[in-house]
Amino acid sequence: MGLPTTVAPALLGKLLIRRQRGRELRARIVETEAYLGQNDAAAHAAAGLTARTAALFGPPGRAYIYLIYGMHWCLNVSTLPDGQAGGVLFRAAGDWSGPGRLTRGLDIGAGLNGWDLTRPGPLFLADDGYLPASIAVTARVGIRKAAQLPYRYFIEGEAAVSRPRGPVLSRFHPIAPERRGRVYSGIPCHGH
DNA sequence: ATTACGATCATCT
DNA sequence: GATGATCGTAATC
Repeated sequence: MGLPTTVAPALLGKLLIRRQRGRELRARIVETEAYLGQNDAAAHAAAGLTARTAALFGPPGRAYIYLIYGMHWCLNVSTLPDGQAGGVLFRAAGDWSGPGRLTRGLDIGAGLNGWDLTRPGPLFLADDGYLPASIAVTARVGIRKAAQLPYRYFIEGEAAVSRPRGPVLSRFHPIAPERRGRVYSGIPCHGH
């Protein structure tokens, strides 16, 4: 668990695994966005606790899934302790560019809202040790409020990163866990 | 290359 | 009744 702005880049390179009757799909996360609670007008949680956003205010590591524009499901994971709102939007993974195509490809809908993504099940996160070479930071896309905040992260060179990409505001190179010391900033992922 | 628009509906005011 | 954390297509530069 941790701040959305810390967890969002930490999730890049991790796997989203979807298990359903007899098949397993896995997609490497290549693009994420951070959404805070208060002080972030673009966040659904900014308006306070409602029935829709309850998962964002719940325990960390839970799926927050909502319908946008009447046709696309968007997948997020809550990252802050119970009672505090904050999440990370999965914008692209595997070959699926864009949050709507991602959920369509993995057959994710409202039925998985609130699901614990940190333990193996129908939908969960996993870490196979992959380390992105270079992560770029840009402004978030598709929003009107607080659109200038540098809360979008993607793995450079990945074709599935959604458009428009916008100017890269900064970039960094992740450090391997064994060289990072004891500080771990991501939410728990199932190891391999 | 960039900009505009319509589809479609759960949620909230 | 208005509003989207989108996407594909079409029009225009």
